[in-house]
Amino acid sequence: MKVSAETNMPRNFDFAEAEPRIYEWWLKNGWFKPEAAAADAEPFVISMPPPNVTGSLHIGHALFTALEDLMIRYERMRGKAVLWLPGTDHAGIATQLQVENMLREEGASREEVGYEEFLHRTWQWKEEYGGEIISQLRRLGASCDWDRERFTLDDGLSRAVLQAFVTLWEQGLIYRGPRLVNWSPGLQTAVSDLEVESSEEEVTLYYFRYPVEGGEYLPVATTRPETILGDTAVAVHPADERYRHLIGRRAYVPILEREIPVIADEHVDMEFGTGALKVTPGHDFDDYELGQKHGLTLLNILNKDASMNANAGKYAGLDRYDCREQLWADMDAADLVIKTEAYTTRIPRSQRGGEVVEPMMSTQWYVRIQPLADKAIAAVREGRIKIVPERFEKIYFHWLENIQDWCVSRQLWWGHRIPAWYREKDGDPEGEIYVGIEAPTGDGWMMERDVLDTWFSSGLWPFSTLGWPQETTDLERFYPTQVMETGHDILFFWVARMIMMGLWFMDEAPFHTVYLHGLVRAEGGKKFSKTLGNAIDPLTVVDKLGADPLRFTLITSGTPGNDCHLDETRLDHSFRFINKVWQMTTFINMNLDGEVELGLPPRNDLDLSSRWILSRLHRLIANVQYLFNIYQYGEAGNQILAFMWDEFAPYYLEISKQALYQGSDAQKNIVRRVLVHVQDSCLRLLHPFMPFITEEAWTYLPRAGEALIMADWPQADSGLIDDEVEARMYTYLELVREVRNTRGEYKVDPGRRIRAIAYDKSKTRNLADNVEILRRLCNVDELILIPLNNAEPANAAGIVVGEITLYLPLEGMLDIAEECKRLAAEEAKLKQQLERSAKMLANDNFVQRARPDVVQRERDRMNELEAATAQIQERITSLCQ
RNA sequence: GGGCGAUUAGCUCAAUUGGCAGAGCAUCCGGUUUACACCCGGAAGGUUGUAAGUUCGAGUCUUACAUCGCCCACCA
Repeated sequence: MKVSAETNMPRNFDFAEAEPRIYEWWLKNGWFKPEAAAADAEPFVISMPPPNVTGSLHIGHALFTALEDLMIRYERMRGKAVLWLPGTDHAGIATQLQVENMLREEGASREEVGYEEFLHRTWQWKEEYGGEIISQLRRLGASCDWDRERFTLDDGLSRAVLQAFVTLWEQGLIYRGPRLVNWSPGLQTAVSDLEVESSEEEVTLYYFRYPVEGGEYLPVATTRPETILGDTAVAVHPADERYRHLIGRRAYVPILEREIPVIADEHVDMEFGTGALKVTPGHDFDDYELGQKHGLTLLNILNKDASMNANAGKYAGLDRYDCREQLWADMDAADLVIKTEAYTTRIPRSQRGGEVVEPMMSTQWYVRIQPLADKAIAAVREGRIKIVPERFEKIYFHWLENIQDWCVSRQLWWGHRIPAWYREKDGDPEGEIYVGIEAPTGDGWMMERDVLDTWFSSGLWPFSTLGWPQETTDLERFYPTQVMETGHDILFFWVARMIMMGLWFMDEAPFHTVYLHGLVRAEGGKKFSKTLGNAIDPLTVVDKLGADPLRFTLITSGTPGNDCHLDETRLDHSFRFINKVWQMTTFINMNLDGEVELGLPPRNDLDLSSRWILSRLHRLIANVQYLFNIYQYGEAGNQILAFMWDEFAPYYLEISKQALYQGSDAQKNIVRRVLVHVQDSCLRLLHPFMPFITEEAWTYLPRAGEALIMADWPQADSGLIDDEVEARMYTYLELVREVRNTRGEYKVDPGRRIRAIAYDKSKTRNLADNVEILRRLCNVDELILIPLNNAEPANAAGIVVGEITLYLPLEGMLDIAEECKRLAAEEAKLKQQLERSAKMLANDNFVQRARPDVVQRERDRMNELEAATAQIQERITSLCQ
């Protein structure tokens, strides 16, 4: 088929103009939708990790967009029915905090505006900022099916959440009850274990004396003196000689004088602190266990805002930290204080607010998680789900095997309200509980005010977004999805939950592969943060350089699972690569001159350099395919770049000028077809990395399809891969490098054309047929082949590569002494390499045990080195002695 | 206390089943060669954290150690 390309290609790629235009064009043609593929095409589905609705795009979003869009575009080009389903997450706590902050700035508060108005304001906020992140994703080129966009709080997904909750309830997997939870006093809600982050901090360890019946004292240490007020026992080790006599006696809570027992338990570490432990079951997870074991009273001394309650006696109403100070002063006055010392321990803080959380009794809703976890463990264990990189499987197992029941209720306003109703019974206002999708009939029912943990709804994401619990055609066709691509930081929060929920409700794993990327960090491994001012804003980069360089840099900067340190100089480099791709296309485009036959010319018509570039290209395609199969996208991108920039552009494009400018029509034709084939293949390979430039450049090549986004992914043709051709070409290129070097050393004007005289010892390799390589690459205008090496010219610099010797006559410029020095250096270099090869080949173990192809390669290398050494020695003999 | 990752050129990072350690940036030298100065040609730069081991051969596999980072865990 003969095709012509667009002409008048612009000198530069105007990304600011082109990117939005191309994006709209793709969108308008429906190419982002799975329906664009053949009706019977195999589906490929990725559920986008829904960004927080209030968030603005940061570099992490850009990374997942780049990676997922790469996978999506690759599979689309492979002809699959591709669905990348986008959406946003209502992000309970995060969003509520933002809106509360906004209200605070207005001088109002959540309580003041009231429940209804607060939700109204939050929805407004969502409408205003929720769209922003979506449009920012579009700027990056995300080829999502926007018609299927979802939001975790929209009607369909809310329905899915209710259904899931009610089903779990009916299966007896949800219970409600008082438990010690991590309480966030500022947010006034329970948070799950995962939402608590602890880090080492400098605190004070307070030593004091616990009065014991009989006038004795038990020394005790604590980091939280205010919890003394909630003590319901003091514990010592049963074998502790120091305190054994006190076991069973009464102790008196300092200041409050409340009576509590002295108990014995092996849990107490005799070595630590004083060897005696105060027990506060109401505000410490360890002590809670201990309290259960010993039947201790459980006393709550805190209000929901972490001020002291009535159980704190005269301290009631004080903030927890004020109380700590006050109580300690009072104890000091009562002569109960021993000492204080600096101490480092882990302080639990809320992941969101950063405030210190308090273990506190509270009635919450829980999911009995073990049955779900068992299925999730089995799915990975049996290989139905693979995690990339594999090492995260171990982390995944460890977490699931030690999992605690999931506290799913949050005392927030923004979220899915738990579908439970209470009615008074026997004086208990919550004596009767009803759980169901619809409100119960009858009078006196009050709906639960708590909402569900955000991750409860995100756990359903892979199927709720496809219509579940309704049996939609989308659900039928697109569940399970294929790859879940997300950050390793939410492996537990999200990935594990999706796996559990998917297996539980759909009876099938939600995806077969989990690809985990690392965190993007600033130079020096520092975390990006606005306060440090070192954040790279993806939108600023897009404004300045376009989306393509950002995407290419993010993908080629890291390896799966590892954090990557983003280096801004790489962004510039990617930008320049994009220009390079454009310029290469420009060159080909301007040399087309009308119609071009698509497809490669017959192999017999191809000269060495053409065979070489095709061999290199198809080797590249095979490598890229291999790397894609093992999710090594970064390496694939780098190899494509290296091929184009270091092989195709500097060598083949240059050599092709000989045919294009001076060749016959037939020669021009052949070269054009090769150029078009190689560049076309490269643009296809690059499209998933840099969709905009490649799509635009592609229109300037002769092509069969309408759009690159829908074009076929290249297939490696092993028939074109030719080791012999590559080796020959490599020799010539080595010669080129040596000629350039020598010219440089003798300060020959780079533009000056020179003659060369060659002696080619090998009969099969014909340098003369490939003189255009030397002509174009190192300005050797005329090549004279001599039949015997002893016909060497005087006043010439000698260059030896393998079996070829090349003389550059440098009339008048040659300094014999210099030349001899140069030759001696060359000889030394060769000798060193030769010794290495000889040593290896002299080793019988190597020859016998190494892979045959490795041995053969070494033999070939040694033969070349020997030939070269012989020739250079001849040259030294004749010139220098 | 357990587990994981990292350690490679001055800096940021690669290196596909073990087979001559590579890029970008920075440095040095030379270039307005009709696609590209957003470029081209050349150079320099390394005992792959340390010490052993396995192997014909180790950046890659094993063990120990060091430094940094992360995750998990109930020492007040």
